[in-house]
Order: sequence, then C-alpha cells, then structure tokens
Amino acid sequence: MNIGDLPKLSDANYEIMRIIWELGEATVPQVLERLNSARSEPIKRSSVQVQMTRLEEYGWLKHREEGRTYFFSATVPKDPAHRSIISDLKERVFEGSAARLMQCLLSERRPDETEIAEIKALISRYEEEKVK
Amino acid sequence: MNIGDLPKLSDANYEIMRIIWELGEATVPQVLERLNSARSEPIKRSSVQVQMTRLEEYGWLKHREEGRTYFFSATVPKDPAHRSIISDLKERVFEGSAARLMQCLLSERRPDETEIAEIKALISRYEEEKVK
DNA sequence: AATAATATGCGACATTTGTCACATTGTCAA
DNA sequence: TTGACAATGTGACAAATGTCGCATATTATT
Repeated sequence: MNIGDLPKLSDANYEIMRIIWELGEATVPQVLERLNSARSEPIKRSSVQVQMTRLEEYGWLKHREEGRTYFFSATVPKDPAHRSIISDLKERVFEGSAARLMQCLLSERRPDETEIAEIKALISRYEEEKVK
Repeated sequence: MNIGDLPKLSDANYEIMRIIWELGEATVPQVLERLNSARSEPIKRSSVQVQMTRLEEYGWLKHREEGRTYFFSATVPKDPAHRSIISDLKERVFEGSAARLMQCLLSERRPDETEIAEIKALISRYEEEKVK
C-alpha cells in the first residue's frame, strides 16, 4: 500500500494515529484512555472502535490478534506520514515552494532564540551535505 | 469575524478561495472557468455556486451585487489565512515546534542552493530583528 | 413581444465523518 | 455453571461535503 493512495486523515483520525505512533501498538481501550485524558467531554469506546476499524479499512492501520484482543499498529511510519502531510500542504497552498511555506511559518511570530538555533543547525547540516 | 472562528477549509473550498485571493474579486462564472481550466472532468456551475454560497455562510466570503451579478471577495486576506492554516498544522502535528516542522519539510528532499539561500536570508532577517 | 443568453436560488442525493446504544462473545474466578 | 468482566461487532443517525438538475429572473436582441 503506497502512502499516496491512503485517504487524508481527518483531525479525529489523526489524533488516533498520533497515539498509535506514540505507543507503537495499542488496543482500542488504550487509545480511548489517552484520548479521554485530554478531553473535557469523554468520548465513548464504541466511537473510537469504529474510527479505528475504519482506519484499518482505509489502510492506515493493521492489527494482530492475541486472544480476543486486537493490537493495532500503523501501516506507515510516522515520519513518512508527516512528510506526506506537509508535502501535500506545500503543493496545495504554497505552490510547491518550501521557502514560501517557511516564510509563512516564520512570519506568524518571531521564533525564539532556541528555535532559531535549531533551524540554523538544520540548514548548516544541509550545506555540509552539499559540499560532500 | 475572527479568523479562528472560521471553519477549516476543505480542499475543494480552498481551491475556490485560492482563486478568489488571486483575483481579488470574482463572480461564480469566473471561478468556474478557472476551476475547469485545470480539470479533465469539468465541474458544473451549480456546484461551484453552492460551494461559494456556503463559503459565504461560513464567513470566508462576502459579496457585493452589481445588477444581477455577485462579486465575491474574501473576508480574510490570504496571508493571515495561510498563517492560520500552517499554525494549525504546526500545533496539531508538530507539537507546536516550528523547527520540527521545518525539519520534516526539509527531510523530504534536500533543498537546492537557491532554497538554502532563501532560508538563510529569512533567518538572518529574524536575527537582525532580535538585535534591534 | 418573443427569444436567447446569463445570473442566481433551491431541493435532492450519495458519501464521508463523528458518535452512539445495543448486541454478542470469550474468559476466569467463585 | 454461572456470573461478571472485558473485547469486538453492528446498525443507526445527524451533520458536513461534493455534485447536480431544474426553476426563476433579468437583460439584451431581433
């Protein structure tokens, strides 16, 4: 299953994927708990169940069974998925220009010193690579 | 109307907003034409009409009338809207870290020299500002 | 005045999403 | 063997989305 064929993740779906990526593997009850630990109105188990079942239909999740328990895991690692998400945004909104996207990102609020340092480090790493 | 209160733009909606931002002001037929000039299967006028009417209900568009023609324009300028979109992504996917987002963006493919230069220019501008 | 061209309005409908309540089933201890 | 738990499955429903067809109204033209 190619990552480009997977349907886009809605916000709710992404929340679930985020938890799965974090835990590596997780059962519905586990995801439910994480989800509810960050909510005023707790969501019901069956809702999460359906979402995860659908996520598996879509191809984002797979599962293995152990007794009657399903352990879900992502079919696609987190980083490639993130790259795909941001690449899509870059194409759709910023005409494919990474620089334009960044400019927009940075214009939101001035990044603090730490962030600037991190970014500079990133850049210089790319510059070094280029030299090689 | 605060930008944060506006509902997220779906892909189809964003396409329309993109055209409106580009033209400044546009009628349904104009948007339709732009839309179809970049499509194999042309979309029907009524579909666009409904989308734009909804976009106005949501608060993304407003219109003025001239005779029986409606001229639509955005309620929010493009740049702030873009900032809002990317800021949302930053929060949801990259734990609020601009540096992490950038790292992801750059890991997709190595930026070329031009891009690196652009990014460096951006950064140094922020550094200068900091000094002030 | 009749007609063609051009605008918008509206009701409909299939899909997708987000949420549930209720049903079913497997396990294990009393 | 009988509950009490703990898991998953199913059918349902409201809201949002994407697309239309058909209706209506206004403006020129002939």
